[in-house]
Amino acid sequence: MANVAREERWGDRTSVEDRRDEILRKLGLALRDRGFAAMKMQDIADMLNMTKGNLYYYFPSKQDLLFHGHMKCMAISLAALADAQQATPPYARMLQALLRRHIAGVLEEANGAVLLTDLEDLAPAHRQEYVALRDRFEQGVRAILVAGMKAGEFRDADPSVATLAMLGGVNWMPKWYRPEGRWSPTEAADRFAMFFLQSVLA
Amino acid sequence: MANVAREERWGDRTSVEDRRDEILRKLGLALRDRGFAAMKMQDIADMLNMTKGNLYYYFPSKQDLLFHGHMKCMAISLAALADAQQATPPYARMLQALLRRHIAGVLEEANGAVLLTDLEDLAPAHRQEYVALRDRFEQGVRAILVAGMKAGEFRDADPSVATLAMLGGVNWMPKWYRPEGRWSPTEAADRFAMFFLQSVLA
DNA sequence: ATATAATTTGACCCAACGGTCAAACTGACC
DNA sequence: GGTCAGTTTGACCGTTGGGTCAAATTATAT
Repeated sequence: MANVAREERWGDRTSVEDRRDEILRKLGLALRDRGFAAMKMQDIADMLNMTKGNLYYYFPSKQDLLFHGHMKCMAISLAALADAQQATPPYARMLQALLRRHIAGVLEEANGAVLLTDLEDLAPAHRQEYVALRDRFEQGVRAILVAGMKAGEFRDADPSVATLAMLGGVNWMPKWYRPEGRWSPTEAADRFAMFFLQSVLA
Repeated sequence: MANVAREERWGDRTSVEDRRDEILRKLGLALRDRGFAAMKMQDIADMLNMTKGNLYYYFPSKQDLLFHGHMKCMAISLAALADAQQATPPYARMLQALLRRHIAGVLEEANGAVLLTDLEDLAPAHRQEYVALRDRFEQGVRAILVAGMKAGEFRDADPSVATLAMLGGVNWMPKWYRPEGRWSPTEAADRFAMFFLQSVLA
């Protein structure tokens, strides 16, 4: 009985890193439904069939847990940005690909739900580090928009407004998105990336 | 000294209702920077130069406070929707006017910040009531979009996607908007309403 | 087998926070 | 100046939940 439960909750993963990832995934899952502050360490532990004390073996604090959740999600978006920046025009294709991966990253594995969390819940140092990355991502998107406008691919609009509007719409998605709903993560990513793209097309 | 402080914090308002509104406004202001769960009743009281006990004289609980904040914000948006529904085409004008007032409502007086709050923080009955209104608003926006598409004013797009994308972008605004920034609330409302409108124009 | 390291447990601590309340204060009206 | 309703105070309570830790258990290496 003990080994059955163990098998079920562990699968065949072994390394500490993998375990951390699994915890982060469950955190995202939980964050879909409840705010971070409302989320108790005990809840997260329960969800993973582990004890609270054991959870603290993997993450030193609740804030740290949140921070790593943020970073995991951000890494996906930044990787997508890096790829987009290496691609060649048309900018429409670049933007669409970037948005698709960004949205999918936000929705997939539920990690994106941490976006909704107030940055104030992070330790100052962590917040600073995260915000820096977030700004870099936004800058990257804005740069593509500007380039696309100059190239005449995109309609003229205030790049700040366009960036904030689009990325805001994406950031809000975890709030209403349910994986069991009508769209799979990639399907939703496709549809919304397309919509956002067309919303700036000339 | 006592009367000076009193004068400063009261101004010339007298009725309980006014005091409640003021509390709600400050709550919104505070919610701009911190999550609701992270927001302590003591903080809100401090911000209003009142004691925690006194705060409970006006609102029976923290949840109730949040609920009324939500409702106040929603009332503005619903009023804008009602007006829009009574207006006559072109739909572009209807949508733009609706979005302008909706956005302004969300940004003005800071009440919109409650949008970021997880609905889970509301008592179930309150949540139900709020969600019903929220759905009505979304339906209204979608209906205008659909009508505008049929009339050929708006480009063809999935109305659900368009609605979620636009309103999501609006809902996210309180997260980054700062009244001391480059846009006044109405200015931001103008710019973003225009952007969203053009993003669906045929 | 056995020693050693990695992991897990659950009882425990304690500060923080939502909420209560009796008593005090204020001002208006007679 | 008395009285009464409306308002404010601040001390107080109970629970909740983040975090700790020594001891127990389980893997790994020899």
